[in-house]
Formats: sequence, C-alpha cells, structure tokens
Amino acid sequence: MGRQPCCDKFGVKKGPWTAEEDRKLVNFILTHGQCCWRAVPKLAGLRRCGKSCRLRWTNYLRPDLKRGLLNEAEEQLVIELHARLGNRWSKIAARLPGRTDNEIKNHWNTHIKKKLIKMGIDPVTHEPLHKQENPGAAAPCHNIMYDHQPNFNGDHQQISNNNCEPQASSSSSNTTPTESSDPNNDDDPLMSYIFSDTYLEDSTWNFPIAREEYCEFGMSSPEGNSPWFLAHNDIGDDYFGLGRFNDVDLSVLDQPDDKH
DNA sequence: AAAACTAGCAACCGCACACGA
DNA sequence: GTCGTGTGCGGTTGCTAGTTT
Repeated sequence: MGRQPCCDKFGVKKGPWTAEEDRKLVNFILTHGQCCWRAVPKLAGLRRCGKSCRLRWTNYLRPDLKRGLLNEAEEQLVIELHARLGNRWSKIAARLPGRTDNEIKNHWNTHIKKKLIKMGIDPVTHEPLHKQENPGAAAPCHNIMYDHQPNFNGDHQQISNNNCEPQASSSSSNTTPTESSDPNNDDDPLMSYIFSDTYLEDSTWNFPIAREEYCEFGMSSPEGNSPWFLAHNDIGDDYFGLGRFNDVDLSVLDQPDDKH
C-alpha cells in the first residue's frame, strides 16, 4: 500500500535553517499556535517538511529552552534516568525542564557515554565493565557512579540504584535492561517523585517558567539561556496559550546567530 | 600555514504509535 | 477490526568548528 511520505520530497528544502525561515515559523506558531504540523510549512510560507518544522520548533525555537551544556545535576539525573528508562530520551527530557530529547541524546553520546566508559561503567547496562568481561564476578549492587552524588538541594545524598538486582533472564535479550524495573516502585522518595507522573504534571515547574524550581535543581534560570528570554523577558506565564506572543518582537531572529 | 583528525551538534530518516473514520 | 493519516521517537548522518600533526 505504501505510506504517504510526510511531505512532498520535491521542492522541500533541507539543511540548516535560515533566520528568515525561523522568523516565519515562529511568527506562524505565535499567531496560530501549534496545529497540524503538516500544514504549517504551507501556511507559514516555508518550503520545509512539517516534521522539519516541528523539530526546529521543538529543539531550537521554543522559548522555554535552556541553552548550553548540561550542568552536573542535570547530567547526574540523565544518567540516573537512563539507567532506569534506557534510551527513551523523550521520557528523560520530560524530567529535565528546558532540555530536549535531541539535546540530551547528543549530550549522552558525546559526553556522558565517554565519561562512564572512562569510569569503567557500561553506558548501556550501567554495570561495571569488568563484570561483563568476568561474568562470574559479582558486581556491587550499587552502581558506583551513583553514590556520593549531590542531590538537588546541594547536600549529599545517596541516589543509588536500588533496582540493580540482576536482570531477569527472560528479559536478557532486551536492549534496555532497566525497562523491566517499575520506575514508580522505588524506595527513594526523590527518585519516586521524579519518576512519577505527578512530577511531570506539577505545574510549579512545568513551563514556561518556574524560577525557583530551576534553581533548586541546580540549574540556572531559563532566562538568559534561551535567545528568546534574552530578548523577551516579559514573555508571559500563559505561554502555552500563545495568546501573548502576538506582539513579540521577532527581531531577535535577525541577529547573526551563532550558527543559524 | 595547511592538512588531517576529532568532537559536538543540528537535522534528517524511517519506524512505531495513536487516533479517527 | 482495518485502514489512512498525523505525530513522536530514537538512531543516524553530515556539517562545522576546534584541535592536533
């Protein structure tokens, strides 16, 4: 039967976005909100695939995005979440305000992975590497990476992986060994909370701005990181309604971007 | 100074899922 | 239940900037 391509391959532009394209996309979304992505390029006057528009918006243009490298606390949280969720980057990103799945995935592949390997930890299984070379040797239950890490309030607290009992042999073929563990079934109250839907739905940290909560996480405030916030400190609390964006000055997009 | 190499990141691709008809 | 469509997700690619030789 064949699936219809997400976009007409002919006449669709690819590659890096220009400031002009960014402006058109932002202008459209601010005016109309996020609707049918397939229709967006046409309505916005862009020669782009709808998916490309969504990606650009999600990963770069969204005003609530933080920029820059992940800090220590975020990195630690990513590792902890990856140990439990596997490569489910969107789930991980959902726990990190202002970060995108793509960003976290990239950071994982370029930084964290190497760091873990250097520390003798398998970035896939989160088990010590020597255990795999020497399967008979019993590995310590606690993942050494996760002990003695600062918690999000700054003091030290063990955020150990309590679910590190040997993976069920029946699921050994699973490439994400930690998927079997129930993230909600966790003794650690902090991690329980982070993994809970309650956390996700907690509007006190959910976007657009939850300043104190950012700080508690050891993160900088979103303002000053996003090019949007740099230019529009008055962006409203009802961002997701998008109603207040109609008057936003888009000139920021004219600024010679670092890359785009 | 120039070429080769490496790292980091933005963007693309294809599959899977959700949902409505 | 099935089919078609839209969207989201994860893996991968390719470009660019920085570093090394």
